[in-house]
Parts: sequence; C-alpha cells; structure tokens
Amino acid sequence: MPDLFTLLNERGFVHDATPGLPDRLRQGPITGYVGFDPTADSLHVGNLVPVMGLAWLQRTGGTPIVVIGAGTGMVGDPSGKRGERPILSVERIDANAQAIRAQLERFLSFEGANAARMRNNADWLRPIRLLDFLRDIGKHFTISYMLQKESVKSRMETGISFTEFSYMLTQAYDFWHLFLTDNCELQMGGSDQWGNITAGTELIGRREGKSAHALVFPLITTASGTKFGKSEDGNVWLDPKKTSPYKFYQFWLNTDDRDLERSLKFFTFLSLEEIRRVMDQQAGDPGQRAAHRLLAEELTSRVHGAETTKRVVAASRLLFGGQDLRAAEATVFQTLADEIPTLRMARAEVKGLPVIDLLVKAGLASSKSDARRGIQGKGFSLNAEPVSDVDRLLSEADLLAGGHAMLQKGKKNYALLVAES
RNA sequence: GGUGGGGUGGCCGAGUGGCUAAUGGCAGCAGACUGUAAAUCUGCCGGGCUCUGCCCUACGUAGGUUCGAAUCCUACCCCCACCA
Repeated sequence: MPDLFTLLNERGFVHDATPGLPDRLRQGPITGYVGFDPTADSLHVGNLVPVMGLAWLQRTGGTPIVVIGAGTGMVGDPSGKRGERPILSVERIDANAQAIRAQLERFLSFEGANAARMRNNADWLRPIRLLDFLRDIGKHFTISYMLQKESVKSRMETGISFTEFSYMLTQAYDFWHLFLTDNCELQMGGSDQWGNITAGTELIGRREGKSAHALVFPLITTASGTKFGKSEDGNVWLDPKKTSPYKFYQFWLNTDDRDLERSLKFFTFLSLEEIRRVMDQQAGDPGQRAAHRLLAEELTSRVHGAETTKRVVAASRLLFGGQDLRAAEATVFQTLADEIPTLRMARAEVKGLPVIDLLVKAGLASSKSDARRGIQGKGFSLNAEPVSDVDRLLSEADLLAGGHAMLQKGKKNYALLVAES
C-alpha cells in the first residue's frame, strides 16, 4: 500500500499540505486528527471527505483522532461565512458526540493497535485561564502573522470581533495539546481551515521545536454548481431517521455524470483500478449507469448495511424499473411501504375521496391549491397514470392488489396509499 | 462624529402615485426529450379557497397625505461608501 500522502493525492484529497508531510509519511504512519462540529446528532454526506481522510489514515497504519469541537464551538470560527453558532448544553453535545461516534464506526475502527480515538476539546479548552493563555500561547504569535490569515483578512472590511480574530489560537492550542498528549503530528480539514491548522503547526514549532503537519481537502462543488450534499430536503444525513436509506441511495444514484469518478475516489474504498474499470464501463454504455449503481451501493451498504441496501435497491427497481404496477402483488407494496412515505386510511374513507385531498394528506402537495396547480402542470400521477382532471375522485378501480395506490409527484417523489378495512 | 447612497418576493435586481402580486436573471418544482443524467425547449413559481373567479399577506419599521402608495411626507431602525 502506498503511503498516506501518495494515496490521498491520487484520489484528489490534497488541496494543500505542508511541504514536509510527504517526507514524514515515508518514514512511517502518523497520528492525525480532524475536528467535527457537535451541533447535530448526525453526520451528513458533506462531512464524508474528512471522514474518508481519517479512514485512509487508519488504513495506511496511522492513528486517527476525532475531535469534537465543543470548546471551539463556543467561540465561533470566522472561516467561511458562518454566522453565530448556537450554544448547546453539555448533555446535548455528549449525546451528539455519541451518535456521531456510532456513525464513524462504519468508517473507522475504534479497536486494535491503531484504534481511532475521540476527544472533546472542551476538556482542555475550558480550564484554561486567560493570563496563562496569553503568556503561553499569545506570546508565540505576532499580530502581523494573524492579520495575514485569509480568514481574518477577508473580514477586515466588514468587521471581525476579537473573539473570532483569536479563534485560530484556540484551534492552534488544540493541535499543540494533541501533539503533547497523543503525539499527534497531523491535522486535516477543509481548505478553509488552512490558516487555522498552520497556526497550530507554527505553535508546535515554536514551543516544542518540532514539526507538525497540515493537509487540507478541496472544497467539493458539484458539476452543476449546486452545493454538494444538499437535496431538496436539505442535508443528506447518515442517520436513517433524518434521511431514509432509500433517499440516501437515490442521492448517490443521481450523481451527475461529471462528478462520478471523483465521487468514487472520494467516498469509496475501491481501488483506482476498480474505479477505472467501472468508469470504462460507464463510458461504453452510459445508459446502464454502472458507476452510479456501484457508488450508491457502496455508500448505502457502508452506512446502512447490506440488508437494508438490498431492500432499497429492490424498491428502486420497482419504482424506476418500469414494472407494471397493476400486475404487482400485495407483498411488493408492503416492501415499498418501508421505503417511501405511506399513508394508511380506512377503506370507507378512501372511496370517493378527491385526489387533490389525497395528495395533500400524503404530503406530496403543500395545499389543495398546490395540488391543483400541479395537476394542471401534469405533475402528479396515480398508479403511474398522469392525473389530468383536477376534480378526479378515487374509486375502487384505483385500489390495486387489495387496497394499494401509488401516488407520484414528478418522477422521483412517491407516496403509497394503503386502504385498510 | 460629518457627508452622500441605499434597504423590493429564497437570492440578485427593475420599478418613482392607479395598467403592480410587482419586468428580468438565478435557484426551486413540473412537462417534453433521455439514462431516475447533462444540455435544450415549455409551464408553474407569496399564500389560501367553494378556482374561467374570489380572499388574505407583501416592497426596512411605525405613522401620515390621497379616492388610490413599493412609489409622496414625517419619525425611527439598519446597511454601504467617502471624510474625520
């Protein structure tokens, strides 16, 4: 296996790195960390690049450390255009950290010789006294050094508070602290973290006379220019309660062709050889969407497990595979009910119900007006047939396989009606 | 602190008394074409309803003038530029 730097570089993870890093890695595995925000109880796909960075670090023999930024979260990072951070209770943060850890276990091993570690920077940042901080940390930084940082420079015009200005020092303190306690020599993060991370390597250099390293990942943008990791419902989460496995699978399956190769390199552990092979297949017959399927199945089974993936793939085939709904059996609908929003109603209530009301109840339309507009624009289907009449009522003939009806908004939004006797 | 400019729908940005729920662009949703792509074309796009129509809410905030205001007046709040 190549060393970490070579590997990450081949896969497109390296936006920038300190010059000494490749040499250091040739000498052997390293301990490295990435900081995560504890503001949510789940990771989302936007967090996966740093997660994969840590995973590769571990797979090349290194020891990954996950830092929960409960301490730094209290002051706010000026990097990026982030607004005020919400202040969370200690219990909340602990619960979030636990949930995030469980998700990370899909990517990192928390056991064995180079087990992943988890740290909360509030543990060491909270007890610091101001005067100690000024003497031990502040001494090592000149104002001009800090002013040169992009995160500060870009804010000089619009204004930056002292708190945010000094943020880089608290993050530098993290790195320094981990260098001492865990022999952590590398910090990774998004490219906007470059200034904060190098402040850490600077501090370690000055205080300890030793070198530490930085590696930052590129910012991911999609080919179509939208923000990566967002769907119409907002973030795509790893938590199945926030984003259903079906939606998760669909998210990856709908990857823009132009982003496929890069996504396979970023988000899967497939070898470059395997990726090249599936990309060749993709190029030969794009309609087959072999690379999409591989990407989506890899991610879904890693996050949600093989069993769930099987179900989700089956559900997708039913919805998109062109299978005749009228021929489908009740068990097929029951499978679907686990994957798509399902509305259960009494059979008596269903008969004669305006389709407009049904669409609202099923959540596919936000109001009756919305449903009407949608029908007029040919946007809704009932059992795969476009609804053309705004005043259409539901009848017995619409209930398939003993009481099921498939509602559809466009091609990708489904809801299932189950009429119960 | 002084002077000037400005705050319009998710965002950008027109509009300076009635024809304005407000031109245009972006984003979003849907249709056609496709591969559950991309590009392109088309429709919708403040909200609700008993929908060839009706009713709410809306142009920083609060008042005022007027038959009628995003547009005029007053006060206040906020933002930007230049000067100090």
